[in-house]
Amino acid sequence: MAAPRETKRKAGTRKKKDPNAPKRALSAYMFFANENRDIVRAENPGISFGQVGKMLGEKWKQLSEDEKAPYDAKAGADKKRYESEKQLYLATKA
DNA sequence: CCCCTGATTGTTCCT
DNA sequence: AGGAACAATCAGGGG
Repeated sequence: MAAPRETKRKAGTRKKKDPNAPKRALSAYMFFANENRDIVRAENPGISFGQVGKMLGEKWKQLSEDEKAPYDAKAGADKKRYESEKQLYLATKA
């Protein structure tokens, strides 16, 4: 129960932003969504974000580890991207 | 020593 | 321009 998944987590305690704030890396879902947005919507022409957004999440988890592997793999690659800025951010800020 | 929480990322859709 | 569901992700600070 560490993180209540209410969607849009933004309780109250706001952390202090950093000077260079290395924003963070994308998530496997981001890469997956990149490929699904055109696919899902292509199969459901005319459906609004409410339908696509929700359905995307269900499909995302329904995927197999190997299916999401490429997305997760990209997540790891993007993480490295963020890692470099993070390291620089720490180097410059320190 | 150990834990948590917040912040962030990107998509789509609409007003 | 931003918000909201959908999911993952990480880092740092505090007791």
